[in-house]
Amino acid sequence: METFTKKVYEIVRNIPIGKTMSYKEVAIKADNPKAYRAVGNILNKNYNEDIPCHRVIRTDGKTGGYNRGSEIKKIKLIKESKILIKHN
DNA sequence: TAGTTGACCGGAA
DNA sequence: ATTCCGGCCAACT
Repeated sequence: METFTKKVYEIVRNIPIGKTMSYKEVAIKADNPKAYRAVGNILNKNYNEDIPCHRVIRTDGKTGGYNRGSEIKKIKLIKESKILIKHN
């Protein structure tokens, strides 16, 4: 709980395995529901190994960008999780 | 300091 | 269903 960016890192880092969160969801958890734009930008410029950005997907259920298009098979795992979000 | 950018979202055509 | 447009925020130049 320091800055919006800091929260985003913590939240994304706290995403459990086998689950995913949309950029907007993360923004909401960061107390800035309207900053979903910034969330994507922050993760993009500050991609840390400790942060599973691949678990963060678009609200539409798409993987988004992750590694600029290098999604890898992890989408397979996400594929299942993204359904949960829609159900949720 | 101000302007541009981007891994976005929602609504409208 | 797909495509286009406007709007919001933080970081970058």
